[in-house]
Amino acid sequence: MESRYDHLQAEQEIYTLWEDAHAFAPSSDRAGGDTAQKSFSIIMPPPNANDPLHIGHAMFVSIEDALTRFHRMRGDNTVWIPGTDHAGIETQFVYEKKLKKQGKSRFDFDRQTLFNDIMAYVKENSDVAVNQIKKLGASADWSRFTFTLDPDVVEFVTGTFKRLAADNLVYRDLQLVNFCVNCGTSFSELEVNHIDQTSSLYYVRYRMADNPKEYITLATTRPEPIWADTHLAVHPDNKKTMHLIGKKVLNPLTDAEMEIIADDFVDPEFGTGIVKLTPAHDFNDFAAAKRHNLPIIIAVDRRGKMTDGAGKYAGMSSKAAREAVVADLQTKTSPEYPDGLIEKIDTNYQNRIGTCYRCGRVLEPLPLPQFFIKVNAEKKSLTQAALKVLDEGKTIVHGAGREKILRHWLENLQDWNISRQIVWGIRIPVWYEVSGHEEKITVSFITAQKELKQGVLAELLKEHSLEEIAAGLQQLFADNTVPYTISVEDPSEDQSASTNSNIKGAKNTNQTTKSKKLYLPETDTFDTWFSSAQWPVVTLKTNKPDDFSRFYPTTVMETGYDILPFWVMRMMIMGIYITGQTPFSEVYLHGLVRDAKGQKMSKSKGNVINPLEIVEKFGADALRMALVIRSTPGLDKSVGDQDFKAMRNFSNKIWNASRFIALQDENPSHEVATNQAETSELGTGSGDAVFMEKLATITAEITKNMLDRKIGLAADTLYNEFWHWFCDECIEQHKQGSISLKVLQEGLHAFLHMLHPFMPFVTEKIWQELRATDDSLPEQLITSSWPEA
RNA sequence: GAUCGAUUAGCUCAGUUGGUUAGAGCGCCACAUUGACAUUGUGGAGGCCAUAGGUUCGAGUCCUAUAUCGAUCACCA
Repeated sequence: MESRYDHLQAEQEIYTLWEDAHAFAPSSDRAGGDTAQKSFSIIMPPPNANDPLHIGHAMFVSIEDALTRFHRMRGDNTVWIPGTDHAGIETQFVYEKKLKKQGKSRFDFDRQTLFNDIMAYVKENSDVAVNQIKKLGASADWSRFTFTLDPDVVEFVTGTFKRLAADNLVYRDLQLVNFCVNCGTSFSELEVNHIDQTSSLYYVRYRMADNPKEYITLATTRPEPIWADTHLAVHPDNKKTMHLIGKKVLNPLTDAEMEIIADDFVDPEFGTGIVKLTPAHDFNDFAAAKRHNLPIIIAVDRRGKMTDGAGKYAGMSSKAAREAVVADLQTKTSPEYPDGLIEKIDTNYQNRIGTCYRCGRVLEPLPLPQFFIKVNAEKKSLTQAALKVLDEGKTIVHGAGREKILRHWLENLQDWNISRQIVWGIRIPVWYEVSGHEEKITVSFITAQKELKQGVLAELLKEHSLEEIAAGLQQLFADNTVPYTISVEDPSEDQSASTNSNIKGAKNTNQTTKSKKLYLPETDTFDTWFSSAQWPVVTLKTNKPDDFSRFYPTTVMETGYDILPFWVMRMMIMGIYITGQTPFSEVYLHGLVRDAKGQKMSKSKGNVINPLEIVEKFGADALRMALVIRSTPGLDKSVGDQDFKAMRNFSNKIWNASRFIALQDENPSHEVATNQAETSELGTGSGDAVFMEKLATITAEITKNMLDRKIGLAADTLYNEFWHWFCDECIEQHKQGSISLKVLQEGLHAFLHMLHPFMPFVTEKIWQELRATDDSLPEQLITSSWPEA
């Protein structure tokens, strides 16, 4: 053995050794595997398919691999299933940036072409993440690798949608949703980023209809859609304003009459106690409008421009329209209000506003017909079922009080908008009936001459055939009233062929047809989380035939606490819905990885750690150990070069202690071999007995910590006991002659086993070295047995 | 406003069901070192465990309140 451990050389060699031995496969897959044994399973959180590795990936690999290796050594039928995620909006966003550099945009393509292009792009990059995860030493079973757009995954996910629809747990409705005019899609409530900002609060005068010389004043942050407002509201019990109920005022812009209604959502204390209702663009107003059956007039379109009804403001952006509207109101004067209809502007008004988590722009609440999952149906409440699983302890959460946060989410969850107006994803398997509804469907499509056309279908059909439109279809919006059929294939076509034979990932949509079309397809795709939510079920149902019965519910779901509501909660909801059982017995939530000073990592701060550089410089073992040691579920972990260096030194310490012991064995003439203890039987000398007893205590402690998922503590204990007890005390005592070589070897073997889950490369490399002179040892450390306490 | 965390050495953090003199890494000081390891060894300095109460034979650990920091949710035009 060399005097220094060379991680660069060893890591490559050792990983290949494991792969060649199929060491990552569950024992039930191997010949003679006992399927009756206890199983242990982890589903890897699938990284974005074309995302390069970041430190968060290294964190989950370190923890999940430690657990996987521990249970594998314990003799459990162990599997860790890897995969990658198509990451709908993220990936499309990245791809669109790329298009922009080429002077193009998503509007230059029909949806099928764009989908195929993105697929090719992702395929090109998708091996990157996988190979990087391998460099970290992940003992995941790559033969079970799954991609979220694999044909069988798509089939499964669309199947779940059909089942939800059959159970009346999915519906299409016109609802106000958060829409990003830049990204061109709506989001669910979870994806909205609320940020504090300073904005202007405009106090606008509304003239009384019966006497325009009198007016009332109310405050608004959004004057630009005033032209579309038809009603004001006051609180029914507010003494100051109750006399206004039923009265009429004039719209400041259009002079149309507006009625003042009563609704108790109005806060009498805020502003003047009077609020204007803009049902199409405010969540409270939308709800009020539904209660009072008010018209919903859309003032802002999906591009963020004023709609045609805005007259002179039509086509203006919100910001430009706001300035124009305010200017116009200020010039609308009379003797009673010489400064116009704006009483004052508070430019230092603090409020919170919803922004796009992806691009950061202000989201526009828009009424759109979308598909929703009913999460709290009376008879089949998905959220209640998840809460029950928590109550019964069938899923336990490790992570600093985060179970309470999960419960809070489950108790307050709203129906889940799963429609996304993007191409990159699984198309919602729905077709809209065209005949008789041409006026209620708007489409955009690319003509055979590569021209973009958009408009109401009825108009477009005058110049284009439905076949042409279908072939070049880019996006379709159907009114809430248009009937639809849930089906992957065009329901108007002959379906004599076996139903699902054509669902093949990339080409699952928009088949061009020969026969007369009666339907056009939905162009929206599922929220990525809708498929992710089914991940533990999907990965086990689409791989080996017995996987589901063997490994479901999975043992541990390990992921970052930041995606607790997005992913963990939804996996519980969907997993329980599909299978009737929780998808995982335990949730282990790791924290954010921060820099050495405890600062959040960000590109702008320049403190981002690239895990591959650390692997190169200090070794994967050092990186893993630094991330795991003394880490606590649910709390953030800070690391820096000093930590990686310390753990690199530790791996070298392990190497050298092993080397010393190996040298004693090879070299019995060495002076220390002449000591007395050497001649005694294993563990019978007094020093030996103390040693063995302490070793047993440590082993029991580590084992318990691992089972209790206190892996940060287990790693810390191992570090201290190995270095400061085994090396500093025991090896020195051996040199003094009070501990025999035999027990020292025994101790080394135990430590190598226990260190292996954390530092797999150096321990396996040493094992192979030891085995070179002692072939009675098990062939590989990775598949050998965890020491008995 | 509500909820959930955190507060321990100069810095970053562990501390298992309450149980002797509270630990690690990094940093600091002194010394050592040709035979496992300088990616080292030995020794050392450094802590009212945020504050105030309480429970207990005993509290860093359990309870209550306060303060500070952080996260999340709700926010009203």
